[in-house]
Formats: sequence, structure tokens, C-alpha cells
Amino acid sequence: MQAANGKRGRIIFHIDCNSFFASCEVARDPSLKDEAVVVAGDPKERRGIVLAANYIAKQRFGIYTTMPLWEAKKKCPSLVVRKPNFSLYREMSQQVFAFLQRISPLLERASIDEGYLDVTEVSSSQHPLELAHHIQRGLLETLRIPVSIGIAPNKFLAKMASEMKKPLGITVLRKRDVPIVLWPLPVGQMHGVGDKTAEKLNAMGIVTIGDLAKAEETALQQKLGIYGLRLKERANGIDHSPVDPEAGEKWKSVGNSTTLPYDVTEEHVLFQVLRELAESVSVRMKQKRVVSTTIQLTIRYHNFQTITRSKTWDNPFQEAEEIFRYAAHLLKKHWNSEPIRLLGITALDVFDRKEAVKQLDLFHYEEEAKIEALWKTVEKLRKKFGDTAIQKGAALVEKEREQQN
DNA sequence: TCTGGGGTCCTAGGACCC
DNA sequence: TCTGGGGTCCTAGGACCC
Repeated sequence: MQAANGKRGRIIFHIDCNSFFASCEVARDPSLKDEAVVVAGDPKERRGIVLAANYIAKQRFGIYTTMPLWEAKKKCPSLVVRKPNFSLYREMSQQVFAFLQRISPLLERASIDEGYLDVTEVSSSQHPLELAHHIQRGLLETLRIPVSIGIAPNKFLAKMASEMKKPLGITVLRKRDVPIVLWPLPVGQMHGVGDKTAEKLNAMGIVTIGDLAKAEETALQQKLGIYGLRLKERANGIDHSPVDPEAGEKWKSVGNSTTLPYDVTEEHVLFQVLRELAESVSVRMKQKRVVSTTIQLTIRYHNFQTITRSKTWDNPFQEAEEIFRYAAHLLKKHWNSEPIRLLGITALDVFDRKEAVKQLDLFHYEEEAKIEALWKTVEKLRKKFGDTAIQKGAALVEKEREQQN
């Protein structure tokens, strides 16, 4: 994989679908094209926040993602509100990635609506800018999905570039542009720097990305650990991580959570919710053909305090009944009886079902080996002592062994 | 009228084993 | 009868992203 990158440097695209959920709704119903559109949950079920807003809603009315729906409606009384339709978004996402796959197989799915494409090889026959226009036009014409594209020598810079012009932007960010383009920006605008890290950096006197690029390493490491050093590299435009087509396809965990329509204290209601969550986790695990040995329960209390509790069992599971039982066990053990706002179940460290079969075989093998070793010890003891007591013991082991077989 | 739901990665302490 | 250091697993939580 590295060899393909060669010495002349890579050319990486970051493709970002603009306002993806809202774009999907407009693509399906083009009559919404000139309306302000948001996708949001039902406020009656306490899910009334904006998940996505199209550019009319964003630019003309100042609506943004995570804004409470009532506030968005106040800003724009004629707002079109659609309930989230995740199966539609997954379907559209599939089609977007299928299109990109045809450009280059070196495609990494970063999320439902963005991906990285290594076009180093493809670009030897087609200019990157032309290629980007071709992709942008193609997705808009065939799927009605607008995208922004960042073009850069690595993933980090490509990601920063695609953010710079939305919607329908194409932005080239070369390494030599970094001091002029990136360094003046506030450090919080860097991909990977959230509120907390920005706060810590600011407290250290690091305000811009440029400050971070020149920051003293021991201080960074002390405050942020190894992550601080990596951020400094990024601020200097360095990122060696490869575009990994496998990365987006491997699942590490599978979970479902839900905010309850009201804060719940009735135990039977909580167990009913757990049943439903266990069922959907099980269905999704089966779709992905994975099993797990660790269950994590998430409890968010009425005051938004959130705890997670997990437990690992010996045997891999996948069935809803088992998942429910394990989750219920954790709830009984750790719930402090305060009203609950949200419940979630996650299967952690999932792995391929085929691996589970192998593990089971190994387990059997190990058990047999243990019995075998024990048997030999008994034989030795019998030779040494010839004791009837040991013979009796040996008989017991023999019987045990037969039962195992 | 508060704050969704899906994830990943990292850290850190304690248990346990060698 | 006093005590080391490394490795791995489990658990909990924090930060970040879309």
C-alpha cells in the first residue's frame, strides 16, 4: 500500500456530502428545492433538535445542526421539517460510495456522509481538479447530492480543505499553503480539536493553529499526552495515515440507545425498553455477522449525568434474549433508582462469527489438555505411592473424563 | 423550551500472572 | 516473610466526530 504512494507524494480527496440528511430529503422530493428544510426528531418525544439543515435554512435563517427545533421554527415559521429516515440515508450513502468506488478502489468510508479517496494513481492520467469536478458533477446529476471536495497531499489537509468552501466547493490545499491558509485560524477549527482541548490549549497561550505548529513539545505532551504531539504534527501539515479501505468496514462495537419520552422510574418500563434495545442490537449484529462477549449499559439520568457499566462473559453471544439478560443484570446492579432519561446497550469488541467458532474449538482443546495433564499427574502419583486413595481419585477423574466425551 | 444517536480512540487503575 | 517489574485483561470514563 505504501509503495503506491511513492516519492512524488500522494493526492488525497476528502469528499463531504453537504447537509447530507437534508440533501437526501430534497433529492427524494425535489419540490422542496427552494424551501428551508431541516431533519429533526419529534419534540413531544424530546428529540426535537435539528439533525441537518439545508443551505437555505442555514444561510437565510441562521439555523444550524443541534439547534432546538422550536428555536429553528421561531427563526423560520415556514420551515419544512422532516422526521429522520435513516434507511433512506444509508441507501443514498451506499450509492454515493458506489460512485466513488468506480473512481478508485482506494476509498475509505469515514462516516455515513464523508470519505477519503486516494487518487494518486488515477491522477497520472487525469488532472486532479478535473477529476474533482467530474465527481462533483456526477453526484449532483445522478443522485442530486451536493458535495464539497478537498484536495491535498494527506487526509488531514484534505479534510481541512473540504471544510473551507461549502456547499459545492472544490479546494486545493498544498503543504506550502499551510502557513498562509491554516495558521491564522483559531485552533478550535482544527479537525480533532474540540471544546475541551481548545480550552486547554488557550490556557497554554496557544490560540491559533500557527501557535500550535510552533508550540513547545514537552508542555504539549504534559497537558495532552501523545495526542498533543500528533496535533502539533497536523498543525504543520503532516499526516502519514494511509487511506485504508478496510477501516470503515470493520466494526468495533454495535449499539443502540434511546432518549425516553419522559424521565422513567418504573422498573417494568425500563426492562421493556431494554428488551427493544436488545432486539435491535441483536438484529444489527446478525446483519454484520458479528458476535461479542462484552455488554455495555449506558444510563443517562434526569440531570444528564451519564454512566456506563460493562461486563465480559465467557461465551460469545448474538441473541436478543442473552443481550437482554446481560443488560438487565447490569441495570439491576447499578441503577441508583433516580429517574432515567436515556438507556443504551452496546456490544463492545465485536468480532466475526467464524472467529467465535474457532475460539470455541480452542476452548475445548484447552479443556481437554488440562484433563490430560491432570490424568498424567495422577498416574505418576499412583506409581509413586500405589495408594488406594489415589486409585480412587484416579477412578473419579476417569469418570469425569468419560462424561466430558 | 434545554441538550439525538451512532460511533472511535485513548487513558488509567486494579487484578492477575510470570 | 520481603518484594520487582512487565504484560495482559477488564472496567470506567473522557474527548471527539458526524
